[in-house]
Formats: sequence, C-alpha cells, structure tokens
Amino acid sequence: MPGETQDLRDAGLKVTVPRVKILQILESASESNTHMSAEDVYRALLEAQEDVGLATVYRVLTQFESAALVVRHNFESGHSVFELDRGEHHDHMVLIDSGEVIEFSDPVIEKRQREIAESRGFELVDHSLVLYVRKPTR
Amino acid sequence: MPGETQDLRDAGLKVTVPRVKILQILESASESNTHMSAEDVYRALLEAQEDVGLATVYRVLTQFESAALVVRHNFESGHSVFELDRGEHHDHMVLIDSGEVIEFSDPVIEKRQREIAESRGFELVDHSLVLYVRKPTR
DNA sequence: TTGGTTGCAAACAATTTGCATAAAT
DNA sequence: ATTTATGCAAATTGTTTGCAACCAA
Repeated sequence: MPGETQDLRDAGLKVTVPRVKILQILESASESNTHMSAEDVYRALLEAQEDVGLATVYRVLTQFESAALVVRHNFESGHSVFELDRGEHHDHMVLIDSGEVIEFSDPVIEKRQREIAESRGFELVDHSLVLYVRKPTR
Repeated sequence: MPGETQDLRDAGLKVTVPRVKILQILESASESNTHMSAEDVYRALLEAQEDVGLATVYRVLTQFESAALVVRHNFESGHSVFELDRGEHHDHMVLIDSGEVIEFSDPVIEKRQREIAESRGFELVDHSLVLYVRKPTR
C-alpha cells in the first residue's frame, strides 16, 4: 500500500517491481532536487541490486512521461533527463560550473510569455526556459 | 572577396570550399528565417552539386559554433539545428503543428531574467527560452 | 488464463573519430 | 613544404524495437 503503488494504479499501469523501484528512485532524486538520465536511473537500480534492463528503464520512463508522472527535459542535446512531476510548474537555472540545477518560478515571466504569444495571435501551450548562471567572479 | 571569405578569415578559419558553401547555405536559410539541421545542410550541398561529406558538415558547423558564426539549438531531442548568428539576441516560438519557428525578443523578459538570477546571487550568462504555441482552436 | 511486461540482443539515428589523401597558405 | 581540412568508413552514444519468456490481475 505504499504511495507508489497507488500512483501507478491511478496512472492505469500495472504494478510491477521495475516500475515501483524506478518511482522510488525518482522520488529520492526529487528530494535532493536532482534530475536523472535513463542511464542514471539504470545505475541506481543496479546499485540497489535490482536486475532491471536498460531498455525497461527507457520504456518505463516514457510511460511515466505519458502518464504525467514525470517530466522529460532536453537541456542539452544527446540525452534526456527526467524529474518527478510534483504538479507545480517551474523553470530551471543551471549553474555553468557545477551543472547543478536550481528550480524557480516567476509570475511576471509566466504572464509576459502568454502576452507575447497572444500578441502574435497564438495560444501558449507550453514553454521551456533555462537560465545559465554562475557565481559572480568576486 | 565575397563576404563569406572575410567572415572565415576573421574567425581564423582557412577558406575552403565546404566552409564557404555551408556559410552561403546558412545565409540563405537565414533570409527565410529557417533553422537547419546538419542533415538539412548536407542535402542542400548535394542539391548544389557540391560533393561534401556529412562528417565535414558536422565538423564545420561545430567550428562555426565555436567561432560564434552560428548558434546551435536543441529545441527537441534527437538532433540539433543551426542558425547564423546575426548578433542580435532573440528567443523562439515554435508552432506545435507545423514546427515553424518564429523569432522574437522581449525586453521585459530579458530584464526579469537578469533580476531573477541576481536575486539568487548569480550572474546571468546565457539563457534559452522557447514558447510552444498553436493557432487558437477557432 | 491471458494480455500486459520484461530482458536481451539486434536495430536505429545522430554525431564523432581514425586515417590516408587532398588542398590551403 | 607544411599544416590543416576533407572524405569515407568504422566507431560511439543515446534510444528504440522484435520477440520469447514471464508475471500481475
């Protein structure tokens, strides 16, 4: 009866060991505000002695994305990273030196984006905003 | 003495046929506000009867990026698209249905981004903003 | 029981690299 | 004459798919 089981049921997915375990891994990553790649999740599973194939990790993550349990980001080309969808929308700030990701949300920008799209005659469906920042030189 | 030749010299790159031709292709794409993938550029070269290898296209585009002649975007995972860097910064709006890319620039958002980074104690170095929009349903 | 799920290997797509040859300065 | 660039094929990387065995409902 842990939460993961219910989350999976709600998403209409069968409750299997790989899926529960992957959800748990994403949950702990979420606590430390970390974004994981499929490869990262795969390694975490191996460390936890779980014998899950990499292909399954990809399949499960894609299913989770469709079920809106996770959000996929393509910050850089070459690979995707995933994070648990905790509902509230936010944007990202990436520290150039460390690669650390900080989340933020700003109503002014959100509003302005909608205005810009509408002023061009469009409806804003989604957006992606990443600020690349660094600690001031001194 | 065409402009491309000088651009390459200024960038410290040898003036070769592939490089000049690729610059020209990116220039005409720039006029029609189009973003091209490496594959797109490669096909354009073939159509122009230029016998340039795909690997060279990748190498040249990467060099152009380092030389700040072009900007690379990763709108969607799987492949990069390139556009000539005409100096003025701008963001992008992608039409969900057609994939068409529209450029825009908004001082309010630019300013706010800087404020957000600074309020967290960081210096804004760069950013990426993409609005995914669609034509209103009716 | 039975259809959804998994592991494994093979298949793919985008991009990179090694190397011998060709071209630019 | 040197140094750098190119073409081609082979190698890499990230991700997807076919399929037989497996497992949750």
